[in-house]
Amino acid sequence: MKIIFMGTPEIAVPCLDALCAKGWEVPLVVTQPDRPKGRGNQTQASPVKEYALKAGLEIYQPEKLKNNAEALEKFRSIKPDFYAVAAYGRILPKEALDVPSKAPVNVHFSLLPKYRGAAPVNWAVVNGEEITGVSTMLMDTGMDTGDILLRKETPIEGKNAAELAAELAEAGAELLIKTLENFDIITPLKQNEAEATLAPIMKKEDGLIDWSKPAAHIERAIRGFYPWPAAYSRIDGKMIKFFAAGTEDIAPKEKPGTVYAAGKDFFSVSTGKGGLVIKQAQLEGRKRMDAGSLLAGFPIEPGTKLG
RNA sequence: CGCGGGGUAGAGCAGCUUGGUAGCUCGUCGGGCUCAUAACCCGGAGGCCGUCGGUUCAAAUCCGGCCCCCGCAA
Repeated sequence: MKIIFMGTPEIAVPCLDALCAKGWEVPLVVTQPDRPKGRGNQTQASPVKEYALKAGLEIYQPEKLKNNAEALEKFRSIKPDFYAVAAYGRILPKEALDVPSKAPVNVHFSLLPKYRGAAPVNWAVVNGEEITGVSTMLMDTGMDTGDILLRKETPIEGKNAAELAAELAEAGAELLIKTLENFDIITPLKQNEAEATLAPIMKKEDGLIDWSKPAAHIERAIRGFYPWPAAYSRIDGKMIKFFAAGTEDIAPKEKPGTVYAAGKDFFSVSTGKGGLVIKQAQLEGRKRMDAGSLLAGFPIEPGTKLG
């Protein structure tokens, strides 16, 4: 079996790893070009590229695939049975999709047709879904619109996006293998357009907390936007990000966004409905820490306003 | 060379401008109070002040190199 793999972020790595572990031939790994990132604008290789380098796989990082004759020729010359695509971050043009002799297969980290798009894991948590999962599908030229092959559910419970992503990455890898192994006997299922929803790429400002929202909603944002962009607010003119919190079913008198209680190892903020008990946070310029540690060096008095 | 903040006791911070005695909250250990306690009171232990070098009689503090952490921007 000959497979061209396409993927970029961390969540895609277990899929590639599973293909290799299976002993299938992966003559080419396609991933997004190294981009300047982070402090100092150093260019950084994608996690998939890092893995491919270690595994000694051939790497290809085209800027674009549309109208890219070189890329098309490269794919055709390999004569792959499948593409295995996981969070590659690019739509493939029709002529590229036609290359594999069997099919271009995509692993998507939601239960399609829900949460099509770039950030399915995050939005599933933010929106308070109880169950999400992974799907494999035949790729078409739309964004996650192809016919579904297999799906597997995963409960969200209290997990944050990073924990859930790690689980789904493994589940996705398993499902990918199962899909390719049983490809000939799986019946593709059209997606129900009426049930389709979008999970658009997150922006920094998505994490800005609106304290007039219910505490439960904010708590989900803290988990769903973990670790980026993170649910954040301002305190005393400084950026503060929240990474873990609980909710309290009370009705504080204070206006939403006001600290109404501060103990030795927690502080609580009033919201539009109920209270938010902060357990882990990070103040601008400082490390992420539990609320107790934060309070030791940055006392927060009841009455302090956030936002 | 994108902009900026920071590395001081187990944790989190102050002190640095104006060099000269190591400070605060929490934790920890011992004692006390209490029916009792995560509460309160008293006492103690615990620091090569990130690292290397320079200036100085004297450096956590001033100067330079390096390592690491974080916010913004991308």
